[in-house]
Amino acid sequence: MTETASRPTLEAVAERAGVSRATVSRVVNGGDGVREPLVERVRQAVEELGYVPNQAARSLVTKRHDAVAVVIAEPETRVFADPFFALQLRGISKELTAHDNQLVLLLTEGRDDHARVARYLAGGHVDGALVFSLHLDDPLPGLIQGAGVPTVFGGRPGWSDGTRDVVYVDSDNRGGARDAVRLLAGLGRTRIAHITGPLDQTSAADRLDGYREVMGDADPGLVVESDFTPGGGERAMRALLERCPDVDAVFAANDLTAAGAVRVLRERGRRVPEDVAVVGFDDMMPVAEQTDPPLTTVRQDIEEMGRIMARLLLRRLERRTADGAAGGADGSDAPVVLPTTLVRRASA
Amino acid sequence: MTETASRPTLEAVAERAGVSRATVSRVVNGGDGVREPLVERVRQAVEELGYVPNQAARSLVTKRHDAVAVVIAEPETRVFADPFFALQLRGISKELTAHDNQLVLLLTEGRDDHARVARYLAGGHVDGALVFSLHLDDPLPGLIQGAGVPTVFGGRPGWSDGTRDVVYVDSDNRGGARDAVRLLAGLGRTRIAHITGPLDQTSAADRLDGYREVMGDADPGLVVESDFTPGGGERAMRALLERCPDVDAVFAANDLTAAGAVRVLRERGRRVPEDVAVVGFDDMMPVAEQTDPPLTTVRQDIEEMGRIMARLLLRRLERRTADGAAGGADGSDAPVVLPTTLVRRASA
DNA sequence: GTGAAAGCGCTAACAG
DNA sequence: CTGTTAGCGCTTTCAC
Repeated sequence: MTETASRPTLEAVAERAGVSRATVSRVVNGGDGVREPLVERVRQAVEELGYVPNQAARSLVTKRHDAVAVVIAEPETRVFADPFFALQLRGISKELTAHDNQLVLLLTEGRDDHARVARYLAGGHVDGALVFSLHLDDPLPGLIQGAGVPTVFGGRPGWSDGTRDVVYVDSDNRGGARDAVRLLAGLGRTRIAHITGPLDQTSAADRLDGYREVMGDADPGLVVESDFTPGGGERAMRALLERCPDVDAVFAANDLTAAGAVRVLRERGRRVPEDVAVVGFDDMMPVAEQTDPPLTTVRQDIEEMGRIMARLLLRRLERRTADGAAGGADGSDAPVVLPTTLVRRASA
Repeated sequence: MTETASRPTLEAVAERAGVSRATVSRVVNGGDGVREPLVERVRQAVEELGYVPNQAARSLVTKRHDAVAVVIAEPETRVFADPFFALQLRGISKELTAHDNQLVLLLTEGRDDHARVARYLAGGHVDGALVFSLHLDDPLPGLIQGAGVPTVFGGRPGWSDGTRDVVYVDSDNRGGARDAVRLLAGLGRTRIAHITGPLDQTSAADRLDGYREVMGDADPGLVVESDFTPGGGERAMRALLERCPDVDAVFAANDLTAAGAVRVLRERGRRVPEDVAVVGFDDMMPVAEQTDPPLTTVRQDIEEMGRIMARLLLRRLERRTADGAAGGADGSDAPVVLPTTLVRRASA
C-alpha cells in the first residue's frame, strides 16, 4: 500500500475543475476577480482532492512565511518556573493564529546558540521575531537587530545606549512600584522596605527606581537585592529583619518573593498586615491568592502583553509588505508601556 | 536607502567562486565528492557573501522541512502553571536544535483550533509532530493520526481502544506510585490515603492504579479525587481529615497537591511526618524543596522525557527518509516508559 | 569530480 | 475575467 500518493497540486485541482492553475490560485487566495460559478467549481475540486497549498512553494515566490519566531534566551528559561512566559506565549499564540501565522519557538542555551539563532533569523525563515531578553549584558538583541529582521521585544531591553529605536512592550514597572509604595505610605507605614529582583533585569531595576522615587532618601538599608524566587524572598526577609527589626512594610518585586517574605514574617511571629504590611507584584493567580493572607499586589496583564507584542509585529510586517519592503521602524512604531493596577487583598 | 539587497543566492556564490551552482550546493550540503581546493574556494565565497540557503527553495525540492510541530492542547495549557511543559519543551528544544530542526509550537484553545492544527499538520509544513494530549476524551490525537504525520505522544494517550499502535513516552506512573505507597507501608503506616489528580488524565489514573495495587482492598474512603493544584490539595486534605481522622499517611498525586496537604495538616496541628507522613510526585524543584518539611517524592525526569520524545521522532523521520517514504510505525517503534526514582526528604 | 539542465509547486505580470 | 508565461532558489539526475 504505497499510500504516500503525494499531495495534490494546484495543477491537479485545475485539471479537475477544468480551469487554469492561475484561476485556482486566485480562488485559493481569496477568490477576488473570479466569477462565482468558477469559484464554486474550484472550491469543490479543492474539497474533493483535499488540496492544501504547499507553503514552501508559496514562500519561494512571495517571500513571506506567515511565521514568526519567538526567541527566549537562556537566562529567562529559568523563569519558566513561574507561569510568566507561558502566559505570554499564550497571548502571542492567540494573536498569531488569529492572523494565520505560525509560532516558531527558539530557546537558547548559552553562547553557542546565539550564533545559531542569529543565523536562523538572518536566513529569512520567518517574517519577524519576538524576543525576550531583558538582561543588561545580553548580546543577543544586538545580533538580532543585525540580522535585519523586524523585531519586537518583550520587556524593555537593557541596553546602556538608549539611542537605538527599538520597539518593545513592557509593563509600567516603575509606575506600579510607585503605586505600591504609595499605598504602603498611605497606610501610615514609615519603614517601608523593598526586596528587589535581579537588578540586571530591567523589570527589577525599574521597580526599584519606582520605589526610590517615592521613598526619596530613605534608609538604604531597607533595600535588599533578591532574585524573584520564594527562597530568595525568605532569605531577603531574614536579612531585613536582622538589619531593620523595626520594618513595618515590605514591597516585594514579585509575588513569589512576597510569598517567601510572608512565610518568614509569620514564622518570626510578625502579623501580616498588622505588624508588617506586604505588597507583591505580578498578581500571578496561583501565588497571590494562595498565600496566607492573600497578597495585595500590582497586577500586570501578561497575556495581553504577549498579544500586543504579536499585534505590533504583525502590523509592522503588513506595512512593510505594503510599502514595497521599505518599512523600517517609521514614526508609528513606538514602545508600548502597559498600565498596571493595584489589587487590594489582605496583606496590605 | 533601499537596503533590502535581497539575500545572496547560490548563483551569486557560484559566480564569485567561479564554479557552478551544483558545486556550491554540494559544498553547502556537506561537500562530499568535491575536491578540497574547490571546497575551500566555495566556503570562502559563502563567508564573504554571508550566504544562507533559502529553506523554502530547498524544501520545495527535498520535501523535508527540518521542522517539527509541538502540539499542546488547551486543557494542558492550564498546566503551564507548573513548570512541567516548560521543562519538557526545553528537553525537546535541545534535542531538536542539536539535529538542526526547528520547533513549531502549536497551542490550541478549544475545538476550532483542532481543525486548524489538523490542517496545518496535513499541509506538510513540518516533518513530524510531538503531541501532548493526555485526556481521555480528546479528539485531537485521532485527528492528528488521520493527518498522516509521524507523531510521538507525550504521556500515554487516553484512548479506550488500545488497538492503535501509537508511540508515546511516559513516566512509569504506576510503578512510581507503588514505590511511594510501599515506602509508606514500610514505615509502618496503616491508614494510607491517596489524593488523586484529575482522573481523566492517564497520569493521574495510572498513579491511582499503582496505589490500589499495593493497598489491595483498603478503605475506599481513603481515596479523594483532586486536581493537581495546591488549592485542590488543601480541600482534599480537609475532606480526608474529616472522613478519616485516623489517617497516618498521604500519597499525593503530585508535589503541588502534597504541598497543599502539608499546609492543612500543619494548620490542624498534625506533625509531618510524625503524625502523618506525606509523599508527593514529580520532584518539581521549586515546590518539593520549598515546603516545610521538604517533600519526599517520586521523581520523574521531565526534561529527559522531552528529549526522548524528540529523539524518537527524529529517528523515525530519518528511517522514513532512508526507506523511500515507506516508514510507517514498524517494529522498532514502541512506547517508552521511563523509570521513576524515590527521593527521600523529610516528609516521609 | 564537475557542470548543464530540468523541475519542485506556486504566484504574478501580462496578454487576450 | 481568465489563461499563458515566467521564474522564485534550490537539488538532482545525467552527461562530460
